[in-house]
Amino acid sequence: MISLSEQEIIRRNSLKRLRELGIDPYPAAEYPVNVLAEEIKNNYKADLNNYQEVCLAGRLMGQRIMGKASFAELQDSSGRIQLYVNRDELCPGEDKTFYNEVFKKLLDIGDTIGVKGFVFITQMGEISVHVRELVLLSKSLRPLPVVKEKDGVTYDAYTDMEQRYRMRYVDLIVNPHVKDTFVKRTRIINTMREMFNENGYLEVETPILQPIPGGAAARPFITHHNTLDMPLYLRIANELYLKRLIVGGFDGVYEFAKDFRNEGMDRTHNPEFTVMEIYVAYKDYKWMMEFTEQMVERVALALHGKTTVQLGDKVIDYKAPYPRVTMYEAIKTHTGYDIAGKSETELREICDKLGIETDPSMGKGKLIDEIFGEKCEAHYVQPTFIIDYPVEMSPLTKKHRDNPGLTERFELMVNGKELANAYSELNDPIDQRERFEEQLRLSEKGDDEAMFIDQDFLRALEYGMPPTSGMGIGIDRLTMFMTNNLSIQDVLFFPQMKPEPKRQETESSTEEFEAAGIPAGWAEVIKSIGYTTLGKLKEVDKHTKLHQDLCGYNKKNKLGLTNPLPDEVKSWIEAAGEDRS
RNA sequence: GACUCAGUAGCUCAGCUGGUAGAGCACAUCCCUUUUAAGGAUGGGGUCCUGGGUUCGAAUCCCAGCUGAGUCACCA
Repeated sequence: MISLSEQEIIRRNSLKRLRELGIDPYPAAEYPVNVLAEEIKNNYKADLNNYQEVCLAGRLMGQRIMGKASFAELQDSSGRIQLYVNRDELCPGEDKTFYNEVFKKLLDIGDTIGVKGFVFITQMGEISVHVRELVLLSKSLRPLPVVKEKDGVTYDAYTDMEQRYRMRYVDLIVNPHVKDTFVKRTRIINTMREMFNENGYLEVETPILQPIPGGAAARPFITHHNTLDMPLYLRIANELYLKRLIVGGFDGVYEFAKDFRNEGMDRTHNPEFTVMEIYVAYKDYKWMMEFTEQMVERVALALHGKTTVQLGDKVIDYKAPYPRVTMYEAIKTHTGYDIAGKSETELREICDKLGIETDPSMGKGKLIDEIFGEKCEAHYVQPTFIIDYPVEMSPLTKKHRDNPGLTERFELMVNGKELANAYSELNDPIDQRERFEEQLRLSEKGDDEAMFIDQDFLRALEYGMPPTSGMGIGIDRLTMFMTNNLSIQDVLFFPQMKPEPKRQETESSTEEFEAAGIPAGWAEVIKSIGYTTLGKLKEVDKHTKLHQDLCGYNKKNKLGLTNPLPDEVKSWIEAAGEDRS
């Protein structure tokens, strides 16, 4: 048995009592809800006398019991509304049990109830539901954290991050702003989907289990397919599959995809995360920049009705268009070095001068990436496109039309972080093969993140892929930016956590104690005072102390058991030590 | 992976230089009987994260571990 807190025991007793009264605490029938709390509060007008036949359901979140009349708080999916409950209306006859016992005593905060009645305004001026009929729809057996709030000040807020993430359902019940974040997250996705569909692009699904984890540079999760007896990887990206579909003749395809990367976890990284990738044929990265800024602006408008969004202590303005800054310009602006045409050795020297650590496995691309990451990234708080990345760090990107050392790539930077990443896609199969081989060389040099070679993808390119631009955007990060959350865990319902430590170690059952000759009643007592297993019991040195503890517990808790003799206790300890297996 | 901080009642937290474990809310009983986080009174509730150590005595001091948060590193 798991030991229950006092409040849990009281609730279980209430449950039992409800059943005795003939009330099903978990009824099956549909409950005919016809309105939400928020709707009433927004639209009720006393002079219109509307909402006179309402039926709503939700969680009981507070009771102010005053005697023959009470007030309560009902919380449904839209918010809270006050209930007015009157004894003689709930119980019109002589029998006042339903009000006096069921409503006042057997209902608890957290129970799901349904009410029918009419809307009115109390003397205190609050829109409330005058309850004519009340039913229990689901009994709650655990006490909720009670959060109170007045004039925007929250009291006793439920703030323990570990518990909030582990028990998101509780978090969602008591912290309304959490729910709001997730509603906004879905609205972001819907807004994007709407825009893509308006453009005639096709939403598709591609494999999550991949034989070769391609399309990005990251350590994958690996699993095993039993029937095929082969390893499979959870995708780190879906890029190569979406491009195959462009080869297949679709003009535009997109996917909201869960990707998986077996790397560190922190405030901005979760092992599984959501990315939207879109590929459009006959477009280039310049077109994609316009498309992206319009999309982001549209998302901001859909969420906030304006383009400015608070983020920490900053205000980000998502109004399009965004500045285009080449990577070389960015580095020149923020370090003073012009790195155009510099060799690997020269770049390494520049890194040294800038105080950036390097190691021999780093190629040109990685070195430039380091300089940008260390010295430039953080400066781009307002949305900015960083464009024209060096070819070494962009193995899937078409070479720049004017400068073969660069690629046609952009990243959208917001608040000093990468939000989106896009290219004119590399569709020259021979160039692509060479780039993969270069990655392979990097990997042999020690870069464990260089890309794998996907032969089938190369074959697809050899059939010919139209010129295409593709873009990927981190949905979690976008949601963080758009909802003013600084941690990815706040925009994921169920962020990855370490397993919860086992709270209850294995206990010997009462039967096992009985087998050792200990009466069941005393076995419970012995377990209650900490000797939860026979193994622990046999370690007891002084049987006289145990004897006293047992008798003391019996007395204190008024169990009414007949106290054992000290020698009996001694024999129990000895019996516990015998091996009966 | 390194460092810093934290873990005490269902929730939020106090607990000093080591000496009987505290408050508010929640819960229970009673009183009141149209209230707005909190009407009044009384009461119950604890593996002080775990395991060692020091000590006559540890929530408190020391060591190790677990979990979480933060900073950095690694990494998109």
